[in-house]
Amino acid sequence: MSFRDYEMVLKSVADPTRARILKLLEGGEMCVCQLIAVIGLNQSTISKHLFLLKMAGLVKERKEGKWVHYSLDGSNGAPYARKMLQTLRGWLNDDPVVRRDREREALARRLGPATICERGMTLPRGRASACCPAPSEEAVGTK
Amino acid sequence: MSFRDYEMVLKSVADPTRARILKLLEGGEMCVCQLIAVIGLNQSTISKHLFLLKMAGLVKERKEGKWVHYSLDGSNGAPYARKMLQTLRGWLNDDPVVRRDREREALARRLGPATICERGMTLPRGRASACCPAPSEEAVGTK
DNA sequence: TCCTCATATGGACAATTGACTATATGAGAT
DNA sequence: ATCTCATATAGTCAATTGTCCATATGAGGA
Repeated sequence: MSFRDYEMVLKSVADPTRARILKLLEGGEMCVCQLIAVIGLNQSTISKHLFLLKMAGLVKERKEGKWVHYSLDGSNGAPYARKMLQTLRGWLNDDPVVRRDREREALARRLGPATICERGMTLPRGRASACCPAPSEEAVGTK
Repeated sequence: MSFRDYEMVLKSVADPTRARILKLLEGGEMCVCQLIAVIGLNQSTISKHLFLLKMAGLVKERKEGKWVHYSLDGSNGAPYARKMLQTLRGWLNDDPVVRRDREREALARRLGPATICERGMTLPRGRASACCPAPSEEAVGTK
């Protein structure tokens, strides 16, 4: 619990993609496929980021059937992680990227893992906001 | 004041060398030559780290004669920096590297910039602890 | 058992980073 | 004005990092 842990935690949170993942998980646990759909990066990329976050004690996983759900950890054994998660909650909330992610997060949560996986881990095109005229099918390369 | 600043601040503090510099500055402002002497890395390396720390709003400089003194900043305009400096104060205090730096810091402060620069920005060899039989001259490559 | 599919892991590659050497800058002293 | 010396900047290079493509793993359902 010193420089090694410090570096792992801080380098983990310092990366923008990993910070986005953490901000998403503030809303509660998410399946890997949901994270992929929201962030829009390659599956293996997300998987590797999750691995690093787990190593740093920032997230934990829960396996359920063929899905793996990740959530924020920050258990007592990892003081740096704990503190950074707490701090991060108050940060970046008005950042445009985080806001956009939040909209897509809401959509991803509504759809659930099953639907998202059927869609090849993408989200429907339309606006994530407001009500719900069942978004029409228009897959898109979010690359 | 969003992802850009966030990334600058967090990547700055995440680097071990820069963290060491910040921990040293917790003891009060230091001249660049003192930092070089304590850390033991190349002059230009330290200079660049200080530049990054300054950009992130973590440190500020004060020029006095031919020396430049750096100190912790964390002014109000830089909330991320401010918070991280505050947090860092409680961290790493029992890390062996930081402890060793602290001993050398004490020595560097006692000697002062003038003496250290005369010595080519190195510290005398001996133990940094205890009293003071005027350390005998034994320059050494701390590389 | 075998197939499917969600996730993890291995490998490659470009971009970033941190260290060093060499040189530029700019304030004090001569 | 010139010289000195503390610090900053430019340039180079190896190491690390983030991404992708390809493949392995391993649980559920057939």
